[in-house]
Amino acid sequence: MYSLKEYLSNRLRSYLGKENIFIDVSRSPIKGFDYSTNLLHVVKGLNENELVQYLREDEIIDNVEIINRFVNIRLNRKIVFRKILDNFASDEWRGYDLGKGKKVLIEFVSANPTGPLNAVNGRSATFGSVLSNVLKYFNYQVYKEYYVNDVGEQVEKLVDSFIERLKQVRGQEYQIPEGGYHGEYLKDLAEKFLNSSNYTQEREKIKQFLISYFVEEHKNTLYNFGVVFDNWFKQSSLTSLESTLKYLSEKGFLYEDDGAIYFTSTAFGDDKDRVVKKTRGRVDYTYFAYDIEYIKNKFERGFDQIITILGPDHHGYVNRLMAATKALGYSDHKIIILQIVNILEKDRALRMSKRKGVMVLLDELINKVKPEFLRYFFISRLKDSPLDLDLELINRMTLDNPLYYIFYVYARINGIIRNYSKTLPALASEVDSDIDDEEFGLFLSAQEFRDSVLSAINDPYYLTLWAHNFAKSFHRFYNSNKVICADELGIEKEKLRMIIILFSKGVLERWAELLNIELPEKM
RNA sequence: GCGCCCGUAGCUCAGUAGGAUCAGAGCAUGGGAUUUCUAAUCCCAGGGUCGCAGGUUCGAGUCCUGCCGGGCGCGCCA
Repeated sequence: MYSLKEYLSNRLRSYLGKENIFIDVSRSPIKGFDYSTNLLHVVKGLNENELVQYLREDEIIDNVEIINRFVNIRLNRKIVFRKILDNFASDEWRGYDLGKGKKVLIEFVSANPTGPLNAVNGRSATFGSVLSNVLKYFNYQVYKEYYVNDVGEQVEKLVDSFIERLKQVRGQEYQIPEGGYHGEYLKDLAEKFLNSSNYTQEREKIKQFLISYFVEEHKNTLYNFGVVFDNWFKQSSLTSLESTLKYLSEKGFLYEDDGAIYFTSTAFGDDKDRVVKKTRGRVDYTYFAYDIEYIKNKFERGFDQIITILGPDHHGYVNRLMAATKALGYSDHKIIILQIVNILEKDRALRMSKRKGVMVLLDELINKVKPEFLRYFFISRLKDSPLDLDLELINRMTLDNPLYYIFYVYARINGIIRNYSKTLPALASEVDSDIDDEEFGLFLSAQEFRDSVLSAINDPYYLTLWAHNFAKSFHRFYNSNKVICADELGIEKEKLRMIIILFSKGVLERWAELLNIELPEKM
């Protein structure tokens, strides 16, 4: 049994004899019932009595009643309790095999090595790493990759700008080129470079220095942020670009116009054909040409599915990437667009631009706020919603943070355990006590963690939503019920509550693992 | 002009394939709760014609069309 919702919708699916129909099962608003489904609204012409009879035959179901054409289900608390806990205790919760070992390459962040990472990169880093953990939970083999754009016009402009900065620190006339990188960080770096043993005037060597410098910096920043990649893939290591283009040409997907070579992405739903080979500039091929090759490279490395996470400024890129994927004969490419992160300073939006040097660095934020708070914050919005990052609020975040609400649950649980003088009961042990509404409510809420992991495949946001709801259930329960209550309510009641507490602890720990967050035993 | 995203309470946002307490949460404001496992908590109260107008449906915050407002993109840059 994966979760109660999943179990019930599977039962209904098999009743209908349809595998792929979506059946909504959610908490019932009717007192005395736990879950309900809108099945009768969705599927016409069902025999109600037969359906009710069918459900009642299930041992985990105690009662079924149709109210307002909603099928309300009351669970058998003891049996459900037993099943879920046995499942959890035997670690079968690891065994929901959606992925079946499928190999997935997930690419995210992939910021250009032309400057430090900024606050906005944090959203993508968090989203990608948590999604990776979620996919691993479902037995996908996940490989996290960071694409380093070390080829192209932008890198050349970086070198141009840096060379001007070198002139500046040597006291010569200088002029940052138009469209170049104006950030002060290049001046600081130029000074360091000038005084180092690596110093050279050779353009190619300067370029290599800059790229490796920024790649290292990105790695360090992300490491401090709590995000680690399996591989850093350099664009310059894509060597069979020409043969890939030849392949596309043979398929009839390329044509020449005005000296440039175009890819027929409109044949695959894009609104424009895209240039792959240029007639001007210092680089022969466009970034997009390398992208085509990169997609091919990913699949040729044996991945069954690739996932690409892009920022909002790349949404126009989705069609052409999918076009390339199809033209190459592949299809399992999921492209996820995250919405913008607005940096607010005194109610004013800061416009970030790496080239102009206006930035809020991820490093600066990490210095002010613990990385796990930041990461929680970055996925506490749906991916399609813009995220406002208020710099004044961020200073308060240490004291006034939703994560504390969840931490406090864990601290309270551990407090109970410390105060519990008996041997802790095993989750699988028999309990001879009725389970009342509040106890069962907390239990259900904890158990719904698994539904949130399932939803997190679409958006890790649902993990933070669950945690908040669960924490609320917990604090409410804690406030009106004592767990250590043998003297007042008897030893069996205490044991029951203790088991729910231990289950909650275990579930919370799994949650924290997915988010790479460390829970405090004391606060 | 075209494309994508957004428009829900004073503020920040949920509402994940249309459903019955879906009109919600947090923050902020006001009032209550600790001889009790940590009050970083809990409970109660005010406050919104879900941007506007049509449409589909037994039923629309949710789907469709148009309009208004905001963001982002539209390069032989990435």
